[in-house]
Amino acid sequence: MPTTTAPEIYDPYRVCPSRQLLDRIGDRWTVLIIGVLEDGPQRFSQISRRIDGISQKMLTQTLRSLEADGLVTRTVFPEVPPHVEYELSELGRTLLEPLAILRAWAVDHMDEVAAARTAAAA
Amino acid sequence: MPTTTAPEIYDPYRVCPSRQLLDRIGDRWTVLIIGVLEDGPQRFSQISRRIDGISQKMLTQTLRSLEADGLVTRTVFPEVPPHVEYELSELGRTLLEPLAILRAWAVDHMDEVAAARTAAAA
DNA sequence: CAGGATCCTGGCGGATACTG
DNA sequence: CAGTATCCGCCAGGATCCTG
Repeated sequence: MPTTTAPEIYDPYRVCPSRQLLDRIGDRWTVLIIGVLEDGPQRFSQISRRIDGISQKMLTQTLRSLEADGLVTRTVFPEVPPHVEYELSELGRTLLEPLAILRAWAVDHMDEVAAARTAAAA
Repeated sequence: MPTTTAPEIYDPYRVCPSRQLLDRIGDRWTVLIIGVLEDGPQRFSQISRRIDGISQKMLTQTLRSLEADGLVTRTVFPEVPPHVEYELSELGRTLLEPLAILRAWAVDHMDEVAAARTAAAA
């Protein structure tokens, strides 16, 4: 292909890293888990109990992803019965403020969204 | 039920409005579309051409949702052939900054995430 | 207690064809 | 041009059972 310089094409998978971030935080559980871990290190079962409706599978899976992304650290205490703690990494904590800002937007504007929604339904 | 005061249970569907927001922006297309509309009003086919890989179905569906949420306005010009323009509403524009902050986080930190990921893969 | 392994289903989203 | 309608594959994610 010659340099047709097609200017502003946004491929969702090649577009900026933000797509990957949105994939991360867009799923149902990531942000909830980060929210729980904001209170400090937590054990698997603690997190599980504090997030209503999450399955072990999803908790495990999401924690593994968060760990792989370097956002959460996993510490195993060599005890029996097993004792594992999850904690926000330094990198993970840098994400707290952007999320707080997003949450603030939601709190500030979701009533307008709700109003628009019911108006649209009419 | 007596007041057992179960303290910190996060139900993803009843938890703060942020869950709804995350559902919105978590899908594949919403943020891309908002990004395109950031440049001003656009026609259906313009948006379509600027977002690689989106189907008419998803473009229509996402635009309808954005419209129902009051984030985007839809203007039909009574012409033939049809001419429809989509534009960010005032409410929609208030979302730009939070998204920009998120994008900034991604740009600043996604290389660390990528590094953590490849390290985890090893 | 922390999770691995399996099975199974809903619905997200793509492809295609048709219309005002 | 800007959609609607329909069919369908795929896999995220829940339920369940099992183990170190």
